[in-house]
Amino acid sequence: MNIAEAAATSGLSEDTIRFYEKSGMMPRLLRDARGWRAFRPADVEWLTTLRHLRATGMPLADVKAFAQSAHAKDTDAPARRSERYALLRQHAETLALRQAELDACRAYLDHKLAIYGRDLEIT
Amino acid sequence: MNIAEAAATSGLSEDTIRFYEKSGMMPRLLRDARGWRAFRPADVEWLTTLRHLRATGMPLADVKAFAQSAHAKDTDAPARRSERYALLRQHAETLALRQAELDACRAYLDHKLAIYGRDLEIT
DNA sequence: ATCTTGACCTGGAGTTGCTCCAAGGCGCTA
DNA sequence: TAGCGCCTTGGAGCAACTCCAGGTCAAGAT
Repeated sequence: MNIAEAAATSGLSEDTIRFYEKSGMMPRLLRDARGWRAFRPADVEWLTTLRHLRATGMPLADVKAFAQSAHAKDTDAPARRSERYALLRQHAETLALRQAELDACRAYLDHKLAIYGRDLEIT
Repeated sequence: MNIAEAAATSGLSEDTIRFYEKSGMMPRLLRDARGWRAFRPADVEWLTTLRHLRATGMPLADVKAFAQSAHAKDTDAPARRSERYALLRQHAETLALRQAELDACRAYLDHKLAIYGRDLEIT
């Protein structure tokens, strides 16, 4: 699978994929005879995971740590697993806070909108 | 009210407030005899609105447009009001999409977490 | 056989929205 | 009159992309 398909499937842009690889978040990515990136299904799944982590605001540094743990030789060792589990759990907590904040801001904006809507109707 | 108090009350940092003023999003801000910014209650309220708009991801360019409409001489003209209403409504729609996306990503992460949690328990 | 097309490559510059810092001014207290 | 604390401005630095110029290479068209 080439980078265009990988981008379409994972939902990331080609540039972002190149950037992630450069930053060490796409380990063991193969190249074909021409030097083009060759994406296997597992690579595309991994990209999708990266997209979800980023979309929910995990900083690149943490994503990188997660990637390196998932890609280490002893990736299945309990220590590695619980390392990743801890990263995900902490992120889930941060995300919950973020969502609560968003809800509060949306309530504020909805309130403002209601006022504008009312005034415009009268006018 | 000085910038430190304005920052504490609005929830923005002093640097961000200076940046917003420099960018034209804090019109009619007074200075005292020493040249220090003098924030009136309405200014701090405005800063809070800015914070909510930014916290929910409205691009600075749109916030700027909103600010300039809210600060125009004919700010109360129906055209101005509906201009701001349109900006807010469009933003609310974008925000709803964003929140739906966040929910989907969180579901994905929760699923991953559940798998990790299960495996770690067994091990 | 050569030319064009098109997908990919790399390295580097540009963008957004802050965030931090250096250098300096002003008024108050000791 | 020196130090302290708060303020000023201008500019550099940062995260996370995003865009672009210039180049390669295989395949199809002429």
